[in-house]
Amino acid sequence: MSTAAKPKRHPVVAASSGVKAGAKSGKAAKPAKPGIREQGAQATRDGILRAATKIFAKHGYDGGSVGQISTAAQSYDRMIYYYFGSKEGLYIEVLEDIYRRMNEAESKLTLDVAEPVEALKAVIRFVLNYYRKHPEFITLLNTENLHKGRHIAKSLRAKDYSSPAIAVIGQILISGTTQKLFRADLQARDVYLLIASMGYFYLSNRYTLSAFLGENLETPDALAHWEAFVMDAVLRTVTAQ
Amino acid sequence: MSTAAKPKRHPVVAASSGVKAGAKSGKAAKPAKPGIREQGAQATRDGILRAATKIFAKHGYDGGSVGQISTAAQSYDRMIYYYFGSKEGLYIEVLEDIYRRMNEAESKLTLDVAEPVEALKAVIRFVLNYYRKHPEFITLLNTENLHKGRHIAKSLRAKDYSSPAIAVIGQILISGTTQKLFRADLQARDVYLLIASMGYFYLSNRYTLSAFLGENLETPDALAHWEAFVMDAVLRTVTAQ
Amino acid sequence: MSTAAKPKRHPVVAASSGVKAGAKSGKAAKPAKPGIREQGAQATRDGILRAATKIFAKHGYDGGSVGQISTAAQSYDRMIYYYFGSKEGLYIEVLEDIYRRMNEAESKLTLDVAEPVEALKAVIRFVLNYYRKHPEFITLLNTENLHKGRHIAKSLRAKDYSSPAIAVIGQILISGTTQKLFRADLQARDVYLLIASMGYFYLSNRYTLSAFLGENLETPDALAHWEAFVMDAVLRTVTAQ
Amino acid sequence: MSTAAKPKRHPVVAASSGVKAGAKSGKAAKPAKPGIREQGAQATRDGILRAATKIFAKHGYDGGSVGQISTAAQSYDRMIYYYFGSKEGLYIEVLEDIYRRMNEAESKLTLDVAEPVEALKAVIRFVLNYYRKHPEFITLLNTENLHKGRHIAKSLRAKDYSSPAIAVIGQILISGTTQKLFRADLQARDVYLLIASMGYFYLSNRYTLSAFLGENLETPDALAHWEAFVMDAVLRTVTAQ
DNA sequence: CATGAATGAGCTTTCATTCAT
DNA sequence: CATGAATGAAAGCTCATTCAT
Repeated sequence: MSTAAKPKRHPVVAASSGVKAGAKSGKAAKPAKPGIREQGAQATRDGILRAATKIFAKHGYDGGSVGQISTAAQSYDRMIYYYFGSKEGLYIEVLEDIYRRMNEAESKLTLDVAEPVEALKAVIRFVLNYYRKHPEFITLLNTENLHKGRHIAKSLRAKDYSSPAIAVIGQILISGTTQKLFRADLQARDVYLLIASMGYFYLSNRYTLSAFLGENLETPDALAHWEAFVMDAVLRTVTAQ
Repeated sequence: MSTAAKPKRHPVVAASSGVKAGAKSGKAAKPAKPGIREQGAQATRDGILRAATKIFAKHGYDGGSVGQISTAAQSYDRMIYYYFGSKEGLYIEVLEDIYRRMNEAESKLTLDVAEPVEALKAVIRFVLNYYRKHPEFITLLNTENLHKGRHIAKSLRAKDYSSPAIAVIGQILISGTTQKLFRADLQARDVYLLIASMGYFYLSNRYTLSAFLGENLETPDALAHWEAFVMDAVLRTVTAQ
Repeated sequence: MSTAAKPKRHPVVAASSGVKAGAKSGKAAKPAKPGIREQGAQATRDGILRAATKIFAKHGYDGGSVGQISTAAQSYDRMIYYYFGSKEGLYIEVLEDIYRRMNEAESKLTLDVAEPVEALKAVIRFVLNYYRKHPEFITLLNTENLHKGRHIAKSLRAKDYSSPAIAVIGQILISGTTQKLFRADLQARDVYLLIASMGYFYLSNRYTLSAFLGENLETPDALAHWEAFVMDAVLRTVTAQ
Repeated sequence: MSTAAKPKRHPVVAASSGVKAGAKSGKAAKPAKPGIREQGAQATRDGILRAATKIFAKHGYDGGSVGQISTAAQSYDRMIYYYFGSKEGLYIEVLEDIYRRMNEAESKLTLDVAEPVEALKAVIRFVLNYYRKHPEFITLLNTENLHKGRHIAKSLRAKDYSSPAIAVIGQILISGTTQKLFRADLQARDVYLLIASMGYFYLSNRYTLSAFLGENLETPDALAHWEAFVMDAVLRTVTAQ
């Protein structure tokens, strides 16, 4: 960011500063003053939350500043304290939000449990796709784990988000076992973690892995190959015999 | 905690660093003036690098400050710039250092390729164990991925660290295939990523997972269960039929 | 000493600055907390600008620190960034300010063009006097020239200050020429530069000249002698024959 | 300079730092180690003095750092203290040096006093030319005047430099007066100051003047025009009648 | 509700200088 | 003679946060 991220300037008093106020900043200057937008409170709050998700996902908790967020939200630092109490409070809400959104997405996942293999593949596809489409989910979770889950522990709402995905996998496993397709000695949780591991790690660590392996992991081919391998590994793990 | 649990560190650069390690326990506010020239340059440099590894692993790149590091190293901010040029330069050396150390550890792994199943199990045990014993490895890599590998890309030396583990897995796969135990259509890289995924994700995300799943993933039982599951999944994936 | 001799400053931007000026005498280490909101924003801004003019004039751009300025203004470093964006932004406004003030002073100069010799003498007296009364004007301009006009080039407002003095000299020259007193082949710009040269150089370099010539150039006698010589030289230059 | 002016790095200890030592510095790295140059002491001293002249002239006393100078001199900070005692001591020697060099140049000026008009023109040409060829003379003198001659006052040698130019002008004036060409009531000092004023001011303030007047003062035409005007003004000032 | 102003601690980095060989 | 290492103060600037309307 260097000097580009100038703090908001309030040239109200200035009078003499005129055109070249910042002397070297050429920032946005808030096209639409937030106070003028009639939507009011909820819109401001949502805008801040959205901006915060983006900034925290990009720079981490310490790397993202209140000023950056309020600028990105075209609002004011003060509003963050008004609505969220503190930087930490805002961050906690961001975490709750991404959990809630993932839960919602998982809830919408409908599949035919009677076809356990296809259903499992669908789950795998969903998980990998969700991580790919929501990189902020990954970086925010990494950031939270860097802090040893300190913030999520402070959230009262977080406990409400019991993964629907695990329940779904549980149903699939039962169906598969009943049909003698799957092993009977498996926990849905473990299968879920296997899928999540392979999806998450590959994407989360793609930058260091790319440097380490000397190949680009984000090409369509590479992604397709990995998805196939995940399906292969998961199915071989759950299949009977 | 990260590195706090096991301060045993490999004195990679110079044997002299052992001396400073002993003098370092009890991290008050610079009790003994470092100017007394305990060990000279190498000790100072090593001490800073060690402290930086700890601080960056604990607080991330942005969360860890130069002041924290120099204090932990019982040295001065100025020395960081003297030896490493900048905070970023120091961070890059920290990254190089953990890569080099992992490479070294992998190099020391000796196993009997003639027994591919046992050898693979040994690799899995090694990887999981390494991640468990070196939590700083995980958090530093996560931090670096948050920054999209920007720093490791600046390192010229990082390219030298091609994982010996992948080569070892390749030998194991060949041996297993020859013995008709393993499938022939597997890439060592994928098997390595499968193992790394399961080991890394479980530990890296243990705090959010614990909140999410409502159970402690770090108990000896939980860890043993997971290790068994990893072995099961990997072996089922590689085994023929 | 520069500005120390005559703290009388024009409260250009707002009349309110007079208040702060009184409160400013006795520059201890922030005796009265500025947070008590003496006068609000304009006073804070003005105070900083005034302090900056003083400090930059005394120590140059590099020699003057943000901390010195904020202390002298009985404010905080942070406020400088709040109102001026950066040290450089503040410096640019200081430059604009001294230019504007000189322009204003020149504008107020009223003289009888019908008496060109007397009018020219009045201009000379004014210029020499202005430099003598505003040593900060000289040191700030020298500092800016040391930086090759880098800062004034960034100011959009600086272009507005076209010297009224040159226009006045132009009128005097026309009047004098019409009366056959002055030569016809002169440019107002050159005459202006001649006057400015002699006034500026003598004062700007008075310290090294004093050491060099071995005499004090600032005694009333010396100053009077020099003013007479300037008048003599200018008039002999412009006079016909 | 920003981050480009990296402090000297001593990767002696490093061992691990290898190629990308500075991580983002691409500096010169001292082609020829100064210690290896057999010239030894005097050469080192001279190199530092020359580099210091350049750096102080460019950035002023506060703006120029010991590190910049030692780097430019391809030497070490420590050497500055070895040879000059302190930054200030070095600066004083720089001042003495430029005075001495100007004195030397003036001494070499030979002219035919019997032709006072031509001789005076030659002096003017010399002075203007000297300022134009030695911009460091101007900025260093300005810097010293900003500091109120504090440093030159500490110099014991500065007193030795009595301007030969003034003596020469004195002779010219006598010659001219004897020939009834020049006025008899003039001091050589004043004529010298007139010439110096016009030469010095024009060049010293060329950046702010250019912005102020809206024209480039450094074109050959502009310089020639000014030189002609200076000659005109000086000659009209000294000429009898 | 919104916002301008203020606050002090902290950040990374550079400074001139000295120590000890 | 030369130089690597150390040193602490201070630099410019940003931080999260609170005050007062």
